[in-house]
Amino acid sequence: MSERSTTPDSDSPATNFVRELVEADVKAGKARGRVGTRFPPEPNGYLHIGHAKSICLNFGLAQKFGGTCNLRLDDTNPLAESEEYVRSIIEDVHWLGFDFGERLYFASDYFLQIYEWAEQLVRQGKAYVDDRGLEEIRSSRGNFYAVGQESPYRSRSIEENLDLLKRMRAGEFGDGERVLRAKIDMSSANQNMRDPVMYRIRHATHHRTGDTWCLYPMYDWAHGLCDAIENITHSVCTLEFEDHRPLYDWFLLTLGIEGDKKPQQIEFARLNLTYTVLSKRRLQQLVEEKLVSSWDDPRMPTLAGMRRRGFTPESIRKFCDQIGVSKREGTVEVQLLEFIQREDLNQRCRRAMGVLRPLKVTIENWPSDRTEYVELLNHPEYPERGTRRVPFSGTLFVEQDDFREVAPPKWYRLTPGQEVRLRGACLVTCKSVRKDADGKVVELRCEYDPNSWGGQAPDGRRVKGTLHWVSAAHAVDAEVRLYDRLFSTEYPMAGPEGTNWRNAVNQNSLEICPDAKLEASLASAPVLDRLQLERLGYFCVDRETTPERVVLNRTLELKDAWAKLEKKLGCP
RNA sequence: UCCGACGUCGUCUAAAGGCAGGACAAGGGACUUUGAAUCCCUGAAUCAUGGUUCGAAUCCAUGCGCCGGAACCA
Repeated sequence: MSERSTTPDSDSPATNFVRELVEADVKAGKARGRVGTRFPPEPNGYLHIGHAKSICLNFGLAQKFGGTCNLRLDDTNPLAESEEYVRSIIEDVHWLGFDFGERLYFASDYFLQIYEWAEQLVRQGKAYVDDRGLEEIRSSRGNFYAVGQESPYRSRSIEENLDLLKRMRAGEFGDGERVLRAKIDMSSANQNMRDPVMYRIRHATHHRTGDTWCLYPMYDWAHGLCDAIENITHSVCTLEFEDHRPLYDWFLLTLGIEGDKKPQQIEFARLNLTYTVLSKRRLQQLVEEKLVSSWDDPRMPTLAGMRRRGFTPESIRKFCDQIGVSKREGTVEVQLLEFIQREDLNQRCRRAMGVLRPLKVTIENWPSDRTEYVELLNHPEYPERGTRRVPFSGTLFVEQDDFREVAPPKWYRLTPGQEVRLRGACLVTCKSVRKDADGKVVELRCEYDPNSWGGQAPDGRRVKGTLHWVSAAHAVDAEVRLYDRLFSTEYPMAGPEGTNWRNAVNQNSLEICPDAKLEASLASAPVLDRLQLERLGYFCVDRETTPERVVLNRTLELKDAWAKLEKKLGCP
């Protein structure tokens, strides 16, 4: 009978309480079974992974029940909002993979209708103009423990209220001189019901309506009305609006919008992620205070940042499916996000070789003018994705990290006298080391086994280490940017009293390798192209790439069993 | 001191009165021309107390804990 999915062992997402509520409404025939949702961001910042959760929920609901999901820009506060943000929001929703077709709306499109409803409320004796200033109104609202006091203007006549409201709209009053308030209950335990402000006066230019209005509706006043105008059936929002639901309902019901016409507000727990902050305000501070380079800095949890970092929209959606939707506030470990990205990138990305911090290797018994080509699989699990020819010569670069003059236990890589495999090419042994005046190793002198071409030991001897390499003469110069978590603590906002969250910013979240060397096939990789550099991680071509120099962002490292082992051996 | 929510492995999430399951993380092993991937294994939870019931994570009561709420922000 029930269609609840139980324990999905596939990637089919489990159901959630919102979906179940909607499903019950559909079955009960509410709104004749139609489902309408919306994603309503305020254009005052870039969208982040937390918004992705909401986008997936809302668009997912529409998809699941054959309904529609609108993108609505909630632009009721001209002081905070801008067109740049509108542009980025539209781009990011599209990139995430959701199509809202023609259903792109703006709260500001409804300003006239909302105003007319305000007049209706005044005529019903349910709203009044308060002449007092912000401080007076605030202090008369009471607090958690004390009820509020009624405004002396609360009992004005309907005629006077109507006149005043019209004059407010006409611009007769200055900012903050008067507000329109709903007449509800100053003694309500829910402070949202203590005659909330509906309209404030702001002589400000709106990015869409210009100077048409000097009256701007508050969120509580506008939101439910916008939902009603758009025939939203289920208005999904985050938990902090739970206390606002009685007000949401009051406005609608008082205006006579009820039954199937009245949208239902449902609240769910917003996303929190470890090692991350997810609040537009904090993200904006990171940008403004130059703690990151921009809203799309690859360390940012914004969709723009994650896109530039190399994350795929598919795997962000998958992440949103996997974390579920509930009313329990919690914090998802960022490792889950990383796991899902790696899982996706592993399947998707072609392999290539590149060296981040080059160390010169000379193969002494290799003829100096000889170049061979090795044919390497583009993807080890999918031979059908083809191969590429990679040039090999007697002067190579390997990773500085792959050489230790004194080898620790279990070291399978280069160290004097130890044989290693150069991926796809041959077995080599380090014979000697050259150092500069400071004692820094600047070159490895090696010999290769001519019978090992291809990388196979001729006598079946075990060679455990396999290293990536790039032929010096054929290498492409690149700058590679290595990113780490933006914050060095799991809960950046949870420091002891008085701690500044900015102190939790990871000072080493960006490391630049300016002299990286890539295999020749990467010379003309397009911006946003993703690939795996074997043994190093997943990378994405940055938009700052020029014809002279490739710039790569490291999306994520590969899992590193050696780093783990070394750590374990190093600190017992 | 008020109002509204929420308490299930370390984390997220299932179980709608009937076997507490999955994923990530952690630990161990196999395999390996990426110390990757893949495969196998292990440990790990119902906030507490009382009640209802043949049977409670689930219903009831009380307590405790945690989150949100006192913008002319959203």
